[in-house]
Amino acid sequence: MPELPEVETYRRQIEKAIKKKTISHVHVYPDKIVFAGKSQKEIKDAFMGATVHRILRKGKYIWFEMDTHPWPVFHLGMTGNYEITGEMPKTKTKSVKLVLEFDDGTFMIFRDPRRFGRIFLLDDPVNERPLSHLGPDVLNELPTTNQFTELISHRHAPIKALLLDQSIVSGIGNWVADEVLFQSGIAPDRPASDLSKAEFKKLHDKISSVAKLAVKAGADDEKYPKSWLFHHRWGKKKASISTGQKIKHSTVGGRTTAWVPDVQH
DNA sequence: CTCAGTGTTCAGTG
DNA sequence: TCACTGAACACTGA
Repeated sequence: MPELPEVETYRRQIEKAIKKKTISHVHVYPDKIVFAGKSQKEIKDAFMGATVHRILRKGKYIWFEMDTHPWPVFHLGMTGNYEITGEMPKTKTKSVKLVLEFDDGTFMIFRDPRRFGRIFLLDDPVNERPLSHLGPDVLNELPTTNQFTELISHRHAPIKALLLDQSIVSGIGNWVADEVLFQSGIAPDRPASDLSKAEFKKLHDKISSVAKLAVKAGADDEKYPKSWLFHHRWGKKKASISTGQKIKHSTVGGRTTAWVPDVQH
C-alpha cells in the first residue's frame, strides 16, 4: 500500500531497526524485473558486509546510505512491502525478493507479489535516474505557495494529473491527490490554468497538511480524521461522505478518481 | 472469466 | 522539444 505516508513510515521503522548495523548475510531471489536487470551476484556484492548509516527518502523512493557503494534504492511499486523480524522467514513465498540479515540478528525482508517494485544500485541516487527526474519532496522540500503556483498555473492538464506528476512535486499518489482536492473544494478535472490564486493557496495548504498528518498517524488509516474522503472513497456504488453527498468515480489523469461534485467545483 | 488497481515509463499525437 | 494522453507492465482479488 505504498504512497508517501507508508513509504515514510517504513523509512522510519527501517532506520530505527538497522541504523549503524552491518549486513552479515544476503539472500537474493532471482527476479529480472524487480532487480532491474542486475544479477544476483551484483545485488549480493553491493549489500554484503556494508554498514548502513542512514535511510533516506525522496518521493516514494528510499535508499540506504552505506559505507560502501553502490547504494540500494527501493521503490515499492503497487504492492511492495518490508518486514523487520528476528528470524529468517520460514515459508519462502514467491513474493519474497530479498532478505538482509544484520550482525545483531535483525532481518529485513522485502516482498513484492505484483512485481511493480524495483531495487536499483546507484552510486549517487539523487543525481541519477530515476531519482534525478523527481521534483521536490512533498514532505521535506515543498515549494512555497508562490513557487508552487508558478510551477503549474500555466499548465492546461487537469489539476489532478499534475499533482500525480512526480517531476513537479514528488510523493503525491492517487488517494492523497483525491484527498487534497476534496479538502480544497476543487474538481479534479479542472485545468490547472483555470484555478484562482486563492485556490492555489488552499491546494498548497492541503497538500502540506494531508501529507504531514498522514505521516504523523504512521500511515494508520484509522487515525486519519473522520472527515477525510479517504474513509469513503472505495465504498461501493452509492458511496457518500458523512454529510450525505454522493461520491463520483471517474478517470482523471489516467487514474480512477473519487470526488464529490457537490463539494468540489 | 473479466477487470481494475495505493505506480512509473514510454510511445504516439498535436 | 514540449505538453499531454493512453497503453503497457505483473499479478491478485473482487
